[in-house]
Amino acid sequence: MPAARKPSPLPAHPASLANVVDTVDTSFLETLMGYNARRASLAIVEVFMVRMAPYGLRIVDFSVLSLVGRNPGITSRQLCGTLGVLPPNLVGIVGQLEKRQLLARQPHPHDGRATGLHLTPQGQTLVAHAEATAAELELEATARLTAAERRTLMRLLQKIYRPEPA
Amino acid sequence: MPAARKPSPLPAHPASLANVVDTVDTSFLETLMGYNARRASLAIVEVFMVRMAPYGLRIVDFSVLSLVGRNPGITSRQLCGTLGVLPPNLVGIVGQLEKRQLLARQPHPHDGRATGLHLTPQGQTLVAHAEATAAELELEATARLTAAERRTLMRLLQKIYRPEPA
DNA sequence: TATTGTTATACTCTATAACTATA
DNA sequence: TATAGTTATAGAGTATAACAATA
Repeated sequence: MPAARKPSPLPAHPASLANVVDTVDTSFLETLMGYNARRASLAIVEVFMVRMAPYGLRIVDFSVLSLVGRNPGITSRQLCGTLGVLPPNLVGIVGQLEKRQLLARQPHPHDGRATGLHLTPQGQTLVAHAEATAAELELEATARLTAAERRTLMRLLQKIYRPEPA
Repeated sequence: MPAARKPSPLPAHPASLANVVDTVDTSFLETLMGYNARRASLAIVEVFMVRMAPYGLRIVDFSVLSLVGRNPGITSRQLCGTLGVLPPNLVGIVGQLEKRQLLARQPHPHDGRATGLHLTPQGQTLVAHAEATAAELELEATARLTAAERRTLMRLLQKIYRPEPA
């Protein structure tokens, strides 16, 4: 059966009657973009968590390491702004990764308040493998999509969350 | 600038150098479907929460009321299965909605262990307004999409999270 | 005066164990 | 024995307030 476009009509049964539900009708919720986006997001996130577990990385850990790898010297504030994590909550995340010797802090060249973050050699190795796994996992989690559909989906999703392009 | 398809190459700078990041490069994360789906989902959810606040409904409350409205007599277990909420966590949700007299419990006709849930007249009125608001909000949150793009996006998202159709 | 990084803490959400009543 | 609903509780994630050091 293809995706229902229209929700079922509201049931005519009075609320006082004792009804039994055979199969749950979710057709209305399925007309909502938020419902579909959330369900799809959770489905991918689930696969992501499983595949990152062997590296001992949660999604936020992966995101931090990947961003530090591609932005050597990035500050905690910049990470917070990019990932939507509040500063007090990033402290522990960075602290753990530092304790695992995956990243290191270095004094910021121009700003004595800030600290620049860099990957250690171990961090570089780990993030390279983790990013390769993430790229593989992409295809796995969207296995029912063609390459063209994948590109289309990516573009439409970005149209939702990205600010109006200049 | 259009959506970047390819991530930037890894920086050549050694990790021991003190670098400064001007603008954060997120191009790799943006190649990941999970990242895009999560960002888009959060963007919509944010609007959803704001627009549901006047009704005193969180997203899960809205989902429960909408499902009960379209599935009179639905049980807690069925709600849990549909929404991915664990039974102990649904107790408080249903309890609050019952206390607000938006829904009522009735004995299940065939199963003495179960309880059928029904909307009260107040619940029916509230959910009708909330669903109308949700439908409006859909267009608001996806304002940069055409109607055709919205249908395409919906279909592709469902292709990700829905089990293989029979 | 504003900002970076931090501590302490509170609140919400999610998860687990165990109980009761019924099937 | 298994299931529906419930209680109590633990854990993760997310939020606010306040502080020291630096701009």
